[in-house]
Amino acid sequence: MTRDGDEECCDMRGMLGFLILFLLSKKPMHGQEIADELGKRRGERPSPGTIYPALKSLKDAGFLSEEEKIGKTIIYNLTPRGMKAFNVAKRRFTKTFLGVLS
Amino acid sequence: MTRDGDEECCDMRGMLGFLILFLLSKKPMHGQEIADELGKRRGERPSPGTIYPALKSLKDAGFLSEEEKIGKTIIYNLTPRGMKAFNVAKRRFTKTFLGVLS
DNA sequence: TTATATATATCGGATATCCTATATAGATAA
DNA sequence: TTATCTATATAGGATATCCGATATATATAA
Repeated sequence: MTRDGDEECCDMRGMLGFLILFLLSKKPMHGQEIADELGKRRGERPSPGTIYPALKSLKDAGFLSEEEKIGKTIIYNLTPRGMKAFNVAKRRFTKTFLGVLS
Repeated sequence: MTRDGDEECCDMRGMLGFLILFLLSKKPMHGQEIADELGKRRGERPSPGTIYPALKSLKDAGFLSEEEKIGKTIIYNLTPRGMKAFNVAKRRFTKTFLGVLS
C-alpha cells in the first residue's frame, strides 16, 4: 500500500556485499548482528537465507575470516585482503555517488 | 587482469535507476549524455542496451518526461513524481550508507 | 547521392541477487 | 530430559539487472 508520495524506486540491490564489508571494517560482528544493523539502515532486515550465503561468498573470496566462535555464533572479521577490496570499492562508490549526499 | 590489490568486489548493480534520477535531478540530459556521465563516475559506460531500457522503465513509471526532441536526440527531465521518488530514495540511500563516505 | 557517425530502440538471454522453506546445532529454561 | 530460542547453513527457485546483437532513424561529411 503506497501513498502518492511514496513511489517505490531503486531497490538498491547489489550493495549487500559492499555493506557487509563496510560494517565489518568498523568492527567484527556476527551474522545476526550484521542483519540487525542492515535492518536499521535500510528499513528491511535481510533474512538468514540472504545474509549467510552472502557471508559465505565473501569468505570464499578471502575477504572475511572467522575471528571467534562461541557456540554457534561466528564473529567475522575483515582479512587484509578484504580491507583492500573494501577500500577499492569505497573509492569507486565515492566517485560514483559524488554529490548525491547534498 | 587484476593485480593483487585490485580484488573485485561489489559490482553495485541495482543502482542504475537511482543514478539516472540523480543525474536528471541536476539537469535535463539525453541518453548518451547520461551514459557518458555514468562512464566517468563508475569507470564503466553502460551500453545502449542498458541505458535505453532503463530510461523506458523510468518513463513508464511516470518518473521521466521527454522535455525536448531534436532529431533523434531526446532530452529527459524529471517529472514532479520522479522528483518525489528520487527524494524518497535519496533519504534511504543516505541512511543506508551513513558513514561510508569518509 | 553515398557513406559514416550518432542516438535511440528492443529482443533474448546470461547472470546476479535475493528470498522462502527447511534443516541443524548449541545454549538455555522448564 | 524436553522444550524453546538463537545462530547458522543451504538448496531451489523467483526475480531483477544488465549486456550483446541487432535494427532504425536522423544528421553530417565526402
